[in-house]
Amino acid sequence: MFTLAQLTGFVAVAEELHFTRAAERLRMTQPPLSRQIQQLEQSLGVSLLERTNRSVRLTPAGRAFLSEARRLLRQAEHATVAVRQVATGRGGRVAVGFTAAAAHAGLGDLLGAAREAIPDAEVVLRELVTRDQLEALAEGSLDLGMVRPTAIGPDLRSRPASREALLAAVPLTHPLAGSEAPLTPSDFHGQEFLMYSPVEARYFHELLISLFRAARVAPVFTQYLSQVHSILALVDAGWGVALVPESARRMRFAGVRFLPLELPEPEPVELALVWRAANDNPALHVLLRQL
Amino acid sequence: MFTLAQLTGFVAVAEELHFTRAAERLRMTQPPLSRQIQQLEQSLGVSLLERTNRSVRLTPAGRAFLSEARRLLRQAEHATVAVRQVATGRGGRVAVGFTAAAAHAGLGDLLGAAREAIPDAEVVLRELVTRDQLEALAEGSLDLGMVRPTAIGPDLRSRPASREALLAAVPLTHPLAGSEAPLTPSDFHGQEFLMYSPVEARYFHELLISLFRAARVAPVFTQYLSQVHSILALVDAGWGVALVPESARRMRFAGVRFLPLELPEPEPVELALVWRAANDNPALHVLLRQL
DNA sequence: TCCTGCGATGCCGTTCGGGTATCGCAGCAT
DNA sequence: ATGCTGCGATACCCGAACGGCATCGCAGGA
Repeated sequence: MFTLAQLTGFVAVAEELHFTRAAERLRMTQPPLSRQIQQLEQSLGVSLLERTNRSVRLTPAGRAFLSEARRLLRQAEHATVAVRQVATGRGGRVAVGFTAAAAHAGLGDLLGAAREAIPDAEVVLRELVTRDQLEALAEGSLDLGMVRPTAIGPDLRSRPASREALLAAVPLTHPLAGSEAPLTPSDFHGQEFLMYSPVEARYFHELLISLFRAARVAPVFTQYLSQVHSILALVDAGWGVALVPESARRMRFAGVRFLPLELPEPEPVELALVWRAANDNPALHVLLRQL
Repeated sequence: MFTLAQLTGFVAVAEELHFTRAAERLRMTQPPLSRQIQQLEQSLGVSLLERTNRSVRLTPAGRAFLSEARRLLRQAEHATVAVRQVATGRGGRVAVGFTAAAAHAGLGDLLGAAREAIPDAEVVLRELVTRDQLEALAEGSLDLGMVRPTAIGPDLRSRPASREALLAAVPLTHPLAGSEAPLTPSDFHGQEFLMYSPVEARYFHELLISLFRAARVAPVFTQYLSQVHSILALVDAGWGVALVPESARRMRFAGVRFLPLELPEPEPVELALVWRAANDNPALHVLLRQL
């Protein structure tokens, strides 16, 4: 097999059509360059240059090989640049997981930060529930997760990503819909309430439970649902009232009115970033530093 | 700059994730392989492998570089194969010129032969008049020309490519059109005859002139045209009779009858291959040997 | 605590790559 | 014809590099 040094030698000679000048360009003397070319030709089993001692010309094979050689050198160049980008985190790939809810809240910011911090890197997105994200993080198939705060293993690290407020979602036909002042938890006492599933939406379930308990309020839970949009669909259909994260406002339902809610903690809905402590992906750390 | 040998070393280690086994695969011992990788990493300024003395793992940069390295090696492989094909004439490129007339007669055979003899080569076709072909051949931008026999310079070589008969083309309404027996030149004496241009179709012009002179026959030349298809169009319109190469039979004109012609030389229309004697394109010579 | 497996390191002989000097050849001037 | 000149090839030399052997150092398992 030939070497890349032989290729650069060949390209130089092919461009200069003059061994001595080509050698100067390569900052070496002519004899070793001659031998480089001879060795290249020998390793290919093909004559690339036709030299009389007055002139140097490319053979057809040489012409064909010239473009191959240039391509190889360009690619070698590219490989070193690319690998340095990956090593410094400017390039490479970051696999980001997000929950369906995060798609509305923090994901946009995250992607914006990624474009800023690691513009040459590839960001691979995967929608996964929190549990699957934690699993994927542990096994290394995910670099960064966006999840609701939850207990995490010792080899994972996390950081708050964003907070947002809760809004009341009430049917337009509902008496509360006309309210001018912000609602309070006690407004929901005895109301038919669309609740989050304690299994699939544990975070919201527990958040609302503790919220109502603190306010000594007891709505009537008529349904248990896991997705915000299904809850809103039911509100729209007049099945009850609900509390949803502020980002749900973007979903437009004709029969739903969003009302502010007064709480001791104005932004109780948290979203966290999680990653594996031992993750050595440089792009991940550059991204985390940006966030 | 790294070397290709370092790349093969890296790929082997990355695949085995085990220096000693990788070294065996490369038929060398482990220490030089370790050093190869170290040098590669140093020349990239990037750590590619994370080794404890119990295990070897790829860093993210290493993972990125692995595919680059594989691609480079594959391409180097491809370059050697390709250049050998060019050198043996199986690959490469042959620029073939042809006259409009040759497109009907010999070009099909030529392309068939090329597919047979140099299947991996690229055949570039250019339609040019004979004079331009000779010029392009001399300056090296054409490898092979298909032209009517003509005087050629000393640095060109030629060889007959094909011969074909002349046919009489007469309007269906013409008295000769009913003839059962083959025509002879004397049938054209005094006839209104569509002649080839002495400038743009010199070959045919001179061929017919000498043919009529030998038969002591004098048609009446009503028009001078350069292209066979224009001549046939005029025959179709009843403007006169003509002599055309047999390959023109493929052009269908409703009002034209083709009749065989009896001549001392049954196939007087020649087509020649021309190339530059000094042309060193191997594919050209493989092709010429096939023809 | 010892053993073992494995990558790194030290050292050595050979090879190889680059340098200098020189050759050989063709075109050119005289 | 003859010598000059320019240029690629060749001969030879030296230092760096490469591969091999022996050995070290370290971590995990017995």
